[in-house]
Amino acid sequence: MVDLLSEKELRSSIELMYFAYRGFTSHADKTLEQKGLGRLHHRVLYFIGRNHGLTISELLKILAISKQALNAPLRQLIEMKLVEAVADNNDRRLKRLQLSEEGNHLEKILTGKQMRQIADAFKNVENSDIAAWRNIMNYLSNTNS
Amino acid sequence: MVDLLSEKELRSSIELMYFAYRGFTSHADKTLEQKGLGRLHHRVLYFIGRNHGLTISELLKILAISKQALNAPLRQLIEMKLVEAVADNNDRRLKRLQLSEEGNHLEKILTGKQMRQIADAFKNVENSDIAAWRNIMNYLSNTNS
DNA sequence: AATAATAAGTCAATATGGTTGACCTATTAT
DNA sequence: ATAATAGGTCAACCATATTGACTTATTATT
Repeated sequence: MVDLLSEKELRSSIELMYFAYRGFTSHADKTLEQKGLGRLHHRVLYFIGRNHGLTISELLKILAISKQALNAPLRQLIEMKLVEAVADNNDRRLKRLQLSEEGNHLEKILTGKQMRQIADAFKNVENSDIAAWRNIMNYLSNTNS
Repeated sequence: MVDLLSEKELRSSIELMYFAYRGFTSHADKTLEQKGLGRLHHRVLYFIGRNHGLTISELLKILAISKQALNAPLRQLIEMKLVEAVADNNDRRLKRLQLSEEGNHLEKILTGKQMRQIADAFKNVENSDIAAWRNIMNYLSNTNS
């Protein structure tokens, strides 16, 4: 029986993280490049799409970047009419962010590539394996500390 | 039964990739920062450690960056006596890279943190789940196209 | 009504991690 | 002698991030 916690096995797992992430982002990166956009634009589109009406500071918390780092890309997305910012009705200091129809369309293209990659990987394995993958990834997500 | 290939499930998997990778790199980043080094230094140390005696161009191929991007960090590591470059005996144009004792030590500290993260995640699941995780990650690694 | 707090926007300076292009040396192969 | 290969380096550029300092608009507090 193979020791799955040996240094060799753990090192190969580290490499899998590195190469899988690289493979995972490379497709969308190409589409973004054609539009003159970067990965951060994608993440912004993604999280706004996922959570319509979220505020700037909520978005900052999710992305874990400074507001200065967000400022330029977000402004650009708004200028390109991919994202709309609407003042909250109750508290007009808050800006509620949402995707325009066009923004929604682009986000679907970008995320669609990644969804297809994941779906392809999932197609080849059992449902229980998918649950196992998710379980481990979830564990790794919570080691930000 | 849950449809594991639904848009919602695939989107949550995309987020797992993003957050897991972030959690995975954050620990080592802190140690690197204290030494005035970056993630690329770590990757260089890692791949030299993994493959003692590999050449510059082999390293470039693995990292998939330009030689100009590698130049400064590698020179720095050599100046810090963490990495040694020795001309190949048969073809003295080739430089064989290897870690010094000190470089090996630092690499073990950096990678050790990531190994512990992975080991912790693996400890909580069955061996078959680890194999499943590895299988899926391996599939995602090969979608660089 | 005055003041403090909050949400957001923006300028500047700086750092890291990349890119491409151009050109160099040393060594080996033809 | 010449061409090819491996590597090194300068310069200009770009993306993505940081911290600090400051502004405006709006809401909450006293």
